[in-house]
Amino acid sequence: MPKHQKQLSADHQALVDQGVVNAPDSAKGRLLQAAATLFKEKGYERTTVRDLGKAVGIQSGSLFHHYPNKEAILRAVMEETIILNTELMKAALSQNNDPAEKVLALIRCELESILGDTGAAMTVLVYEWRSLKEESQLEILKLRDIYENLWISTLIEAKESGRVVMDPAILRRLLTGALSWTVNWYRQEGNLSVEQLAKMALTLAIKPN
Amino acid sequence: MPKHQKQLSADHQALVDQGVVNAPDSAKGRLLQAAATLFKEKGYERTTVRDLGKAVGIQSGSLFHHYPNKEAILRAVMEETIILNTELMKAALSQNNDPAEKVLALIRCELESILGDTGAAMTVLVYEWRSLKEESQLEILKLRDIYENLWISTLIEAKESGRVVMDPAILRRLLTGALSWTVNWYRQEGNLSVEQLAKMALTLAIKPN
DNA sequence: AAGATTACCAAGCAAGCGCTTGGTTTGTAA
DNA sequence: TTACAAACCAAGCGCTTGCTTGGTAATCTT
Repeated sequence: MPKHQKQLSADHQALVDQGVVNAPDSAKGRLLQAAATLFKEKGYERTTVRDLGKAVGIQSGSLFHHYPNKEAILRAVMEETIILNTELMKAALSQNNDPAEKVLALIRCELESILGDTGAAMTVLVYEWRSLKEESQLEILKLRDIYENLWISTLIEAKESGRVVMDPAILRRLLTGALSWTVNWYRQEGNLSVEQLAKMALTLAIKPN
Repeated sequence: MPKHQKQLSADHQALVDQGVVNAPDSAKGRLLQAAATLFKEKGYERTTVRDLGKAVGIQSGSLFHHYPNKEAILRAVMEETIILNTELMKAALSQNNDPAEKVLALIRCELESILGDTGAAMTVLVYEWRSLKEESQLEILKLRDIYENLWISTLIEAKESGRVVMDPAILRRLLTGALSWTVNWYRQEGNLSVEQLAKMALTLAIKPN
């Protein structure tokens, strides 16, 4: 048990123990983190396997011992982040009962994913979709469907309780755009906290009580 | 004056006459339209100059008679679409006086840009920013600032009239994301009109009166 | 300690990339 | 008709790309 390593959340650690995602301090985990950062900064296409190798301190050819090809690295980045964030959302939902509170929990959760440690991977998930071959897209889509169902069912609840007016499917899509776009302008070091931003986003979606 | 050509809006035609943008039926104009379509579908990096040549029916090398390099084509796509849409927004604003109506006019205008004929170019403007070299980014940024100022000043007006609660800068950013994301899900052939969608987006931003 | 497996390096190949070159065709105007 | 420039073609150059290969070092298992 290494000492100087960043503490994982309980949910994250559980996924590592189950072998569903790679530990962030493993060889593969560090590769995926580096890949996510590079893919976000320069885009998937502009990032070469030589860039990736250099980022983790190995030769470019050695990457293909871990993954069969470059696209598989992109796919792994996406898969891991969506699996992780689905778990985090489930956990956040289970801690709230009021429909409006649940919506806020989802917004907060998604913002923290986008603006926090997994932000690079989340950005890649949103912006590099086209670079996946169709087969991979279908696989990731299955995972996204699970994630989106959490959103939709929560928004339906909120609508039934009268706090939401708009059609849940359309509201979710508008929110998806509004939240994912924050990666292009929000800066942690500014004087707007993620929590404040989450509450502002909530006012877009929910009627004042 | 060719006969069988799609009629341009008066604002668009004026820009062509001034030489600010290329006529859509000129050689350069058709190249830019094809480039926008390909860049949107496959991404800038995955689109080769051979793809571009084939799309307009010339050899790839002949492209460089019109533009000095591939990046200049991307830049031209972005410049033309933002200049055009800035004009369209100005025209839309001049036809409305009520602050809430002005906000709706901007939303409608942006949605029509994103979902209509210039949609490919607008998408490229949003998603291919990283592929511009820094010098080009700064040039385009000047044009974007003009465009964004129309939005911000209109939202400030709306806030002063009491119809908007949120900080205009943040509201604009959330709206930018929500509206630009529509390109990923909205389909014209569905049973939701752009006008309906615009009104829904308006309810996100504006308090019921 | 022995053996097996995993992780890696050094070198380089085949293909595709943006772009250049030298020359030919097409359009325009006197 | 002639002159000239703009538009284009055919060919290919130099470079970078993702990936492969054959071998070596490190790590794990028993």
